[in-house]
Amino acid sequence: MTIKALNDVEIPQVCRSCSARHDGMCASLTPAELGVLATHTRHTHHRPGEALAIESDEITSYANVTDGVVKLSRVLRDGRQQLVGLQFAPDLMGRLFGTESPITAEAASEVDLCRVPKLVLETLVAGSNELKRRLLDQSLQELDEAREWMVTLGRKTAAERVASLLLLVASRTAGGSEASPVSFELPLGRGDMADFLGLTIETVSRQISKLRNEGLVTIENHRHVTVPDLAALRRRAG
Amino acid sequence: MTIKALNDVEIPQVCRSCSARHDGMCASLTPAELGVLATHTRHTHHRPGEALAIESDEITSYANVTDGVVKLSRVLRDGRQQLVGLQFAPDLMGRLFGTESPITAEAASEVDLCRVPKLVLETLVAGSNELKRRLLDQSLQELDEAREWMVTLGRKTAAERVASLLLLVASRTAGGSEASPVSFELPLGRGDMADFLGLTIETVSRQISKLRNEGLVTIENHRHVTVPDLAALRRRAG
DNA sequence: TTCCCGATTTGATCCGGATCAAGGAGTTAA
DNA sequence: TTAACTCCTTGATCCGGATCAAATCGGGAA
Repeated sequence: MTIKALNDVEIPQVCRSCSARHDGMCASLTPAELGVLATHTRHTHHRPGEALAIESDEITSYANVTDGVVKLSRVLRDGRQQLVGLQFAPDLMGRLFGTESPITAEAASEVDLCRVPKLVLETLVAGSNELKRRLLDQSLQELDEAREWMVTLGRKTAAERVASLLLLVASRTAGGSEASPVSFELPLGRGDMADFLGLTIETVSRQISKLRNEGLVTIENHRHVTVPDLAALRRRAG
Repeated sequence: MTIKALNDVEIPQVCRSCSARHDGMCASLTPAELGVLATHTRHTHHRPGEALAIESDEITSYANVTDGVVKLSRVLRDGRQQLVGLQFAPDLMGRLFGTESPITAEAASEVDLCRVPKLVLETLVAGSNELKRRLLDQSLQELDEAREWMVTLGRKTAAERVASLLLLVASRTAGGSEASPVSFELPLGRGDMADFLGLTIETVSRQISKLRNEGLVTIENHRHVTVPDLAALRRRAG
């Protein structure tokens, strides 16, 4: 038996190649805790556009995003919609200790979730200082990102907003690497981009064309983006 | 010795009438913990406009807002500014466990703070489950508010934004009461309102005049606001 | 392959809020 | 008292992004 095998001996099979296990919430758990957790989880797959949680619905479970991208949104009574965040693997979805979801969550791409019943996770959180600390860190991180985005929505021009979104997706999907060129797949269509940026579809499309003409990005099939110079795009993002 | 005296026997004098003690962070502490904390705190007063923390400065302490209102903001390189939040008593200011402040904090009104050295609070947090839980709750609350405001910035008209801000201030300063009429003092001038709403001073001023003409609010001395019908204002806020 | 249909791009025009400009109204200092 | 200042309001004009309206692209089904 190798040392690796010894270390892994109690790690549940389904967790071994999971991103949450390595970089997410589950990295804060002992093998024993992970074993308990794994007996309660349920893995689900979702198609783009599928609703995962509806605003003001009762919360009955949390879920780790193990693959794909989830859109978080709110709508006004008359239908105007605003995306308020994106969640990538291995983020934890769900308002901790909340009783009803303050927002709607929807699959942006093909999404895999690892769902945990509400009470199971809350019990685990109560018993683990390290987990509590990690979840506090994640929520503070999300708060920083939300405030950053408030600047984008309140004070940036249309072109700067689009550039900001491309940078956001690049940083979350093209592995934190800062080296140019990067290339990645957009998880959002033009309509969702517009709803995230507080713009219309037409304006998003025009500004993407403009960034393309300025040589800041190359785009194939509307979704595949290449950024030759990240620093230049960052300057363009305000 | 009365029962009240018995209960209060270990409560530090300065904490007895403090809002943080009753509704804020300190309500989660035992008298003993509070006693330790109080030996490390320093009370400071600040004039409107005074900087309390600067973006990317090192964090050396946290502070409970014990009176007044604090503006949180970010600025772009070219000077465009966006307020990203307001803190009222008894909120705790400061990015927990962060090493540098992600935002700038500035006194909006006359402000009283109760400052705690970074390490003292972090030690206390590490040792208190209840405190950790309360701070997690506060940060989740702030996250919800930030996302709510993203909707305001991304999708509402100028008049709706102004109405939203009046409602926000009303709910935080006129004591959670839902009964109309309410009346309160605006802690922000027109310029700060504009920076919070992603508008210009002139537009804020015009929209306030419009709301006044519609009979939704009455305003004296530019700062003192009376809302005869909260529900009507809420409808106007989108 | 061809047809179909939703997504995207592009063009023309419109309008809400920005910008530029002027005029109160309250406050502090001399 | 006036002068100088800051803050707010109101008016006139401009412009960035919304809206309305066609093309055009791309992917899936037969």
